[in-house]
Amino acid sequence: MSNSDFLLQNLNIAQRQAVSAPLAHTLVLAGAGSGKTRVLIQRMAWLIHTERQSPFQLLAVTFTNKAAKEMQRRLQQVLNIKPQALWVGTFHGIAHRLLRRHYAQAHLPAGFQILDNQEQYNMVRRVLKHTNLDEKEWPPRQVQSHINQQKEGGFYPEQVETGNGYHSQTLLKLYHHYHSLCQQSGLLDFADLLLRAYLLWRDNPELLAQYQQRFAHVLVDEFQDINPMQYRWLKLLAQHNRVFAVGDDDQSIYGWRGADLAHIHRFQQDFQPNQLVKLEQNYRSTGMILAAANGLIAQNRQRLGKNLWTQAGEGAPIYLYQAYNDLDEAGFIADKLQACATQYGGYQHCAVLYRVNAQSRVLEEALLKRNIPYRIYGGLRFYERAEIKDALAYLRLLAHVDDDLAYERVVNFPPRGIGKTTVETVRAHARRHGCSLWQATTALLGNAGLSARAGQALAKFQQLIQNLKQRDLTLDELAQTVIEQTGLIAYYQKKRGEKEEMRLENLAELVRACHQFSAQYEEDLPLLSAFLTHTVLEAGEAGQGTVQGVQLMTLHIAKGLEFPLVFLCGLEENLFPHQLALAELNGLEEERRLCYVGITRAMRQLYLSYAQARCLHGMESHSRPSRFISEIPIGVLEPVHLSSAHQTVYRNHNP
DNA sequence: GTACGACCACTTTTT
DNA sequence: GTGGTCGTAC
Repeated sequence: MSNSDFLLQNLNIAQRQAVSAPLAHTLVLAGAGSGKTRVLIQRMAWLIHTERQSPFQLLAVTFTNKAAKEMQRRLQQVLNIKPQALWVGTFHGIAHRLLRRHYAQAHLPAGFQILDNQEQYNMVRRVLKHTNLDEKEWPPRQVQSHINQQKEGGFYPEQVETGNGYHSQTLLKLYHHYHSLCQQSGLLDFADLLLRAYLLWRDNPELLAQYQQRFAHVLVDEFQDINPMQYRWLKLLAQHNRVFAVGDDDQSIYGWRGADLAHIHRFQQDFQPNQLVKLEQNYRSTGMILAAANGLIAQNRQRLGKNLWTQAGEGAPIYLYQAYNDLDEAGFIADKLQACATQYGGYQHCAVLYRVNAQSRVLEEALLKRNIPYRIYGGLRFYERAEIKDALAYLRLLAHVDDDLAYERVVNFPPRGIGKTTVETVRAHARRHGCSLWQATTALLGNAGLSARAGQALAKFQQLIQNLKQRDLTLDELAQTVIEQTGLIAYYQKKRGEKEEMRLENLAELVRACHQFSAQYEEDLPLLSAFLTHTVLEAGEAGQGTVQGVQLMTLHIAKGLEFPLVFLCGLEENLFPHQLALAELNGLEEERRLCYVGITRAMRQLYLSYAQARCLHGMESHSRPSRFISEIPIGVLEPVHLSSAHQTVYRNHNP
């Protein structure tokens, strides 16, 4: 058997066509459960083994770290190459790698750090305070998303074309201010990573040529999620090389954060792909489930057109439960789970999916009452916890003292007698002289512009940071020293509550994480800087790791996963489709795709449910069944009728 | 510096 | 119903 045959074995015709496509731009439309990742991996193997391309010539881009890791794992399995040898990563991860390598050409300080969402938000609020604007009138979230939109469109403040209106002028002023603060502190937000990496190439043609030559093949996963800047970056890189793009227009559910379906269409125009391959054979779900999914998604107008089919049987119908209220719905789901989870391989193979996180509470209570183990996804992740952020802020200050955000966070935490007035004096000085808070501190301490007590406290803080900076320690020793010397540990020990115990435990975990990180670290970037980047760019999953139970999550989180038994609940107008989404352009179609994603998660059995009444925002509200229910073909859905005795139980529960 | 009560707003979330 | 922010009182 030749090399090529081996690689095409066990693939269907469409999959083979994709894997063995000629060396040219290729677009693969891969339906849910159609073996998308497999095709990507096999394609890379094909390029290396059959087309004799060097692994170094491949660049594989994903959107999430999870997808990138999975790809690396499977590549290692199939190709038996060290994962480090391959450029596989997220758009942001790769952009970051480029910027670190060529920081000077990108006009960045060597030790630049990255802001996560939360910190970007804090930065925006700081800017609003500086400019004396009211948060009510200028909601930080909106300002933040405006800034991100500008960056995604490729505009730094200097390039923004603004109207004469007060509103747009103010937004521009805020953006300017935000941008200069970030520059001063050596901070990049997520959108910056992409924009800077793009500008780096655009403005340095020799460098671009080098990378264009190197990456003869670029493979992109989840192409439907690409945002404008990512697309431009890709287009710049791929002028002469080949792009193998894989995606599913029907699973585009991130429009609200800049992803634009139009890029799939633009790809067809700009790149003129040699082949358009559709993977429509589904290996995951029953015929009934696919019929529901196909019927629903057929209602969308903006489609490239795809129809999933399966060789598996029809399977059971999809059951629809009309609940009296949200408690009834949760009770029904919990009862069903208790009765038949074993049939589907146990609780951990069952999932309950919902539109908004708020729906999880009632479900959680119902499961708790029956002692059914469960795991809720979403919520605070490890590196986002307050105590971890505090410790990291100290570390960031050690890496780069001019980091104003880090300074503000810890200057008086734990409390050390540096009050609002003192900090305000420092801020005012910094603003006046256009310097960082740290520099302002040094200046103020030199010229005695502070009260004796304030000066002492501030000097002590400066001493603390300087002492820590001078230590020559390993990363985990440094972390340990920081949480001890800064008083973080003492602060929580003093309180002695259950929460504080947890926080102390988390801080200890941080030290362990530092240890682990240094052990596997191989690159040339300074260790501390690399670790700090890691905490932002590859922040791990939310805790509660070991629980093996029913999986509760939003539809967005469920994308890419599959479960034998799925409950999709809260199918009510204004909840799903969500009221706020309906107000947006193309909002309904995106909601419908979200529903499509939900349905196609189910392998063997799917339950849909809705409640006639539910508590939302603390108020009981009545609602009509979602339009999506009526868009599912007749003959696929079967209503669930419970004995009246059973229903009474829930009715009496919530008068 | 902290503790408590009033007030408000409120999709989705990865990088 | 919850969680975050702000002002006030100790």
